[in-house]
Amino acid sequence: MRGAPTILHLDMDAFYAAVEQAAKPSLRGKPVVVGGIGPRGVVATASYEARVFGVHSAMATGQARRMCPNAAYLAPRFSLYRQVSDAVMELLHGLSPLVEPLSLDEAFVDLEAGGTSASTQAAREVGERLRRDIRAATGLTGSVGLAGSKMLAKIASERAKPDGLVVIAPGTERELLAPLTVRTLPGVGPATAEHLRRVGIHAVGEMVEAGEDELVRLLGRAHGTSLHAMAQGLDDRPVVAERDAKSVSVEDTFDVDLHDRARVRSEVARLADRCVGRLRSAGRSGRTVVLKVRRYDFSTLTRSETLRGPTDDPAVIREAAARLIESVDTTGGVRLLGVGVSGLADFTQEDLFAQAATAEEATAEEGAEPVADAAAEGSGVGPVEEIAEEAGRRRWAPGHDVRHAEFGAGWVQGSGVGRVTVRFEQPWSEPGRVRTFPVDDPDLEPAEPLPLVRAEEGSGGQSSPAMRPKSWSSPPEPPPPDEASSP
DNA sequence: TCTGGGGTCCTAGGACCC
DNA sequence: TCTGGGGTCCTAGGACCC
Repeated sequence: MRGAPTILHLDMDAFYAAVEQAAKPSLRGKPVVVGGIGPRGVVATASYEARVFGVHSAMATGQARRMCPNAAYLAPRFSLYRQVSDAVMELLHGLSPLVEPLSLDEAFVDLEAGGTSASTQAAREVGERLRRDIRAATGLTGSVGLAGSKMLAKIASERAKPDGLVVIAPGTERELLAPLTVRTLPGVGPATAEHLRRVGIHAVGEMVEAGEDELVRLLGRAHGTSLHAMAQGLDDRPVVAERDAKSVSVEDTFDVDLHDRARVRSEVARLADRCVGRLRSAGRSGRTVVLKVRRYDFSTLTRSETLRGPTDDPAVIREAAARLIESVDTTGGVRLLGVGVSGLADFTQEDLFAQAATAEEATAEEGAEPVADAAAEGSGVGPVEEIAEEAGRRRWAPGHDVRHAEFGAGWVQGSGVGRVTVRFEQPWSEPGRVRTFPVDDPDLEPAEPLPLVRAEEGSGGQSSPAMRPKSWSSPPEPPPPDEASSP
């Protein structure tokens, strides 16, 4: 705990939906829902206008549609959100070297480590300036919490929402927490809350009264002790920058349950390749392969296998996943399949072999070659082809940007029965008009997202450089070769 | 039209070792 | 002729978070 509120928590307001509204003038002030738009999708973010109808994140999209049929339902565009997020994170790094991102739209900042003086006044000024800078650079609003610990900074930003700033003065934590529901504390989810409810504990203050021993008995050692401390406002967790990922995984929920065993096997192979693609692009390798299966009845199980050493070889990981699926009964149908890798390292077993072989080569010439061949075999092209194919299927996903030879930049409002409906507008334009085209109209093609804040012409406009990545700084005509354009 | 996708951390049992 | 005690690794599952 600190004597001054120098831990800052930033939480962008309805982030994905707000980015879409910034990009699409016709959606401003209207209900917008971003999330899975398929039959089994869930809501990732609802704009405040949609929340009025009871729509919230993690709700089934189907249910959201019933509650709010007039909202715009958009598939998420993570690469765009990441670009906006990068611009925001850059502003945070301007405040302190100690920035801990929690997701694309949330982060802790240790202001003390950045040299802000340890006073409420100084912290408040930094927070308000940050909010202005975020708005100038991105056009979006974020809420800021300031307190002497992570937990309270986060509670403060929650209370500040939307578009506000709240300071919790050190010393007031206990009284502030006591009347709040136990769900306020980080780490108390539905299951823990139910455990506590059954013994008559509803408020944070009642957790303190129950005592540490009782909480440990109820919730286990680690959880019990940490929650007993949190309930009193005691939280010494430091802000930690840059943590290396400990696992990488990919999963797919199918629109319709899979029954065909051969199809299950081929999907597992696809997922293994996609997982390796992610692993490799992170420059990592892993030792434990994990297969996840969710059955028709939503029961979920995992099977794992630990290899002798870390690998990023698609064939090795595909084969491990294939062995694992053979031990799972899938009669009745499969709703979801996933493949993950943990036990990550920055090198592979093959590297070690190669290293050993090279060392050996230096003294004797035999031995190195077969190992080198085996390593080269791993560099298959499978994942790349699949990514391109996937992009092709989603060419006219709702919400995605397009360009028409005659009408210019717009976005897909909807598609179906051989037609695609496009609204022609840009982030800085008036709300635009809608036109409909055949899905195979040669004049229409997918396009890169436009910047939310227009770079000013001439006089060296001052929008953040992070908001103008290479693909935006000049007219985006030639798409980068690795992006999907028409086949 | 019930329930995504990507993570983290903890627990508990069995194997194995000293 | 009734049992030890840890420590570590692996596996499986569960809770939680955004």
